[in-house]
Amino acid sequence: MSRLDPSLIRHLAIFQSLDDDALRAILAEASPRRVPKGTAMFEHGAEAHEFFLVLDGRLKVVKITPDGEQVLIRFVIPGEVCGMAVAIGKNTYPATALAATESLALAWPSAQWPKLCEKAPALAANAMQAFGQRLQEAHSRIAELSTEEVQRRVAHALLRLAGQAGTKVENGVLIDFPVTRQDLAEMTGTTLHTVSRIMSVWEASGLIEGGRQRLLLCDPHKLLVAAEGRASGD
Amino acid sequence: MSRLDPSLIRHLAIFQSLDDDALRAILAEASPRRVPKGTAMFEHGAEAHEFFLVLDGRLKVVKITPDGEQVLIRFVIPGEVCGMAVAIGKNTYPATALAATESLALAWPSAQWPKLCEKAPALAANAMQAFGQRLQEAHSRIAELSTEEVQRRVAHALLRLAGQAGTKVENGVLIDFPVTRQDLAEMTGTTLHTVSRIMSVWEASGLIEGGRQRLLLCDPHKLLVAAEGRASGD
DNA sequence: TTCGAACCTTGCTGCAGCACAAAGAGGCGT
DNA sequence: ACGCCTCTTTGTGCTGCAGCAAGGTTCGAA
Repeated sequence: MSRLDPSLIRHLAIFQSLDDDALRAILAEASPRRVPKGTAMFEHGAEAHEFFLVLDGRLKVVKITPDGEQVLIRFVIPGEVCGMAVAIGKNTYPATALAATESLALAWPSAQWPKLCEKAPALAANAMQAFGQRLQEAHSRIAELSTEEVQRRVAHALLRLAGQAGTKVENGVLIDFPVTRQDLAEMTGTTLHTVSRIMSVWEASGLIEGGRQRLLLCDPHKLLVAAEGRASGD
Repeated sequence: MSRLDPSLIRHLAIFQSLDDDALRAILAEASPRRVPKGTAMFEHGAEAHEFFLVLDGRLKVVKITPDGEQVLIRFVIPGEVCGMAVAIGKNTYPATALAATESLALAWPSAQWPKLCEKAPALAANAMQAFGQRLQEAHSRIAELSTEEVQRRVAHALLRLAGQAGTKVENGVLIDFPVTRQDLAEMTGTTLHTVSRIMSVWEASGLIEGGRQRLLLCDPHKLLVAAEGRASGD
């Protein structure tokens, strides 16, 4: 059995205030998991036998509506947990997690969650904070979907992505994993066509760059302003 | 100082698995709070000195967008906690809570939260479940806002309200606190006008009843079906 | 190198739902 | 009991966005 080192996870938000003993105990129950690009780590409705911590890569969490439409809930970045159905008292996963790029994660049996929390109460508190943040974010999205126009929503989605998962490079912020127009459409409640149109305009005005599977926001602030003050560059 | 009795709160979800000693300790720190109709229990952005448990009445949680529009996040019903900024690591309230009807609540100093959790670990677990549920619900709303038409969203909002806060009466489910068209509009991301129009049609078809400040869903199932299969009765 | 599969772009058309406007109805305070 | 005020109803044009359709581009596999 592979020994994993506490230093691997000590700095992560969810494990703040835990001592090395606790970390070791936690790691002892974990099994590493490789998720090839495009495959699911867990699926909507399946029994939630495990919960996960992403170490590397990007996961796309999608929910499928009763009429078959997909909605992109969020991207999971390294250091975040997901699939925590057990923590919220469910025994099936409420959504599907797909690897946007090849990803690496740790998996724990769901049954371990209460035990780990008992051993390390700070874990519960940290998890609650994480949930709280997600809840805030969800509420923000609800507010956006309710009141804002499409292009502003797309701008916000891009900025949020950049903030969470972007890398700062010399000429802007880079999102260097595959985010398709379809993904953006699913995040903002619109269609791929409309997203494409909007982004073409922005690309023409030099606000963003690169089309294919990576994306460069040249000037995040300007992007937001452009979105506020209507479509094109005026 | 008023002695509050554990039986008052023992049955509530958030206090499940707590013994009477714990409940008494918790109650010892609580102060009752009356909130007259229309006034705020706490406000967006204010310092979160307290968190609350609603005992009676209904609270409306609203978020105000940067451009001044209101979005109705949820109604709080008796037995639910709110204003738990402290639990998610914030020191200001992320939204405003208004009394939809005269309400009664218990208030605790925010600083008590970690202490109470320490004394009664189940409290943390229960709170997390509550957060999880809200998160699920928020995601459902995001999915609805993203993919469904207005009337279906309104129907869903009504059904959700009925499920959470309705009373079953002989001829349907009654929502007996003031829910204005404006509220529904703010819940579904549309305008008061559109809601009014939609509900007029439903009222004409006998699916709902009562306009003013209470609402009777005559046949919840039919309502949903009607919303699925397009506007009018066909 | 060629083929195929995703993925992206873009013009056109129609319609759902928003803005604006103005009047009607029930509740509450005095 | 009266009148004010808030909530609601309903009509009419306009517009942002989705749906459709057709063509282009990039990447990966054979």
